[in-house]
Amino acid sequence: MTKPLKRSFFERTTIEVAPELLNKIIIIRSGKKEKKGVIVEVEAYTKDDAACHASRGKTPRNEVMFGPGGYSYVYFIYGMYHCLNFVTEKKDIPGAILIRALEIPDEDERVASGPGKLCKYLNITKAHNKIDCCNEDSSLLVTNNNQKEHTQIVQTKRIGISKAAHYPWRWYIKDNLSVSKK
DNA sequence: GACCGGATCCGT
DNA sequence: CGGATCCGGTCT
Repeated sequence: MTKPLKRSFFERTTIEVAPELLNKIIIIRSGKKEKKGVIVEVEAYTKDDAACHASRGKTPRNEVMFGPGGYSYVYFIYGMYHCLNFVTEKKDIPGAILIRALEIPDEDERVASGPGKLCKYLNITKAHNKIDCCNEDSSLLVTNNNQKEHTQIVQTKRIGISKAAHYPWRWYIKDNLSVSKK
């Protein structure tokens, strides 16, 4: 029995939630199979942020970002990759946290070392968009990590964007080998 | 209906 | 640094 993070965890400011997602555990279920990964790198995207998909208003793609916190936001990019986010803030305030890298137990440390790579490894597609990750019966959850890891967090600029590139809204676990870029 | 750039990744 | 590869957003 796994207890997912509560909606109240996600329904705070995106900048507050993002670093707290580090070291949390993502669980994805497909049939009887279950995969887990430790979040080691994240980026925040907020309203009034030109790099955020929601910055120009609600569209069919980004609609979930305008809903309650704790939902998944999955989109397709560059013709071949998916990216996984968790929605933050209360209803009608858009915001999301891009999961950029996971450490997978018993796997090569580079197997999920990037936003596209981790979705490929976990078989995340648009079918995983708009899942309520605060429901313990959902196929996609985030839980607390009981092994309180002794880790240092680094905060720096976001990667791979042209607009609003100066915001220091990327966080990762220092010296972790699964982080997307050295 | 057409155009274009993108929250990536890998090999050179 | 370029190519793969396709979709969503915007404009016509």
